[in-house]
Amino acid sequence: MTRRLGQPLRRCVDEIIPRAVSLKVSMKKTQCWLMKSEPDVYSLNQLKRDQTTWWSGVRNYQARNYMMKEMRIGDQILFYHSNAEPPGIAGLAVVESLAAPDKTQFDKKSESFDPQASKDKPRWYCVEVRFNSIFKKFISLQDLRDCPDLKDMVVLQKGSRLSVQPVDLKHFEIIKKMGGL
DNA sequence: GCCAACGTTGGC
DNA sequence: GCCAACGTTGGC
Repeated sequence: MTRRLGQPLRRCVDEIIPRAVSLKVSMKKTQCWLMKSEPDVYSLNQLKRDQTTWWSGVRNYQARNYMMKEMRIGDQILFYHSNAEPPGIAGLAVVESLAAPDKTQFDKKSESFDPQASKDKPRWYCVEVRFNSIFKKFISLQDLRDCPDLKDMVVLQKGSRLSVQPVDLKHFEIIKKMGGL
């Protein structure tokens, strides 16, 4: 079999190399994240009903970049209830799909509409997440603070308000245990 | 509802 | 590129 040179080869290389890179990333040890949602807006129970949802509405570049550039399918997620009484981690979810343009940025009726974004040049991306489980015991922010092993978590740092943030695997395992899983 | 800590915007 | 003003987040 002969392979024609030129475009097809280039296309072949362009397709295979990123895939290989992405595969390499996905074969690294599991990545973990904490994602905040206000339960009045979208709770873990709602995700349990929906099973999957696109994490739309994030309008912060650092949070977007984690979703867009680092999250891989199968990454674990701590589902955090913010602006709640009490605030804390309600359970687990998993990354279902790699980031895609956040549709709400194009929707004039959405609160997350962004007049500076266009379909040619989307500004905001989000991943799709899948429900995994609800903790047997809700882990409040105070519970997290009370655990010295968790003191380095981003969510516990002063002034931290990043709504999508990385979590160390060891912290993830501790919290999973605390939650009764 | 308060407000500290951030992030973004825009004039210069 | 600085930085003041403004808007937002989110615990309390």
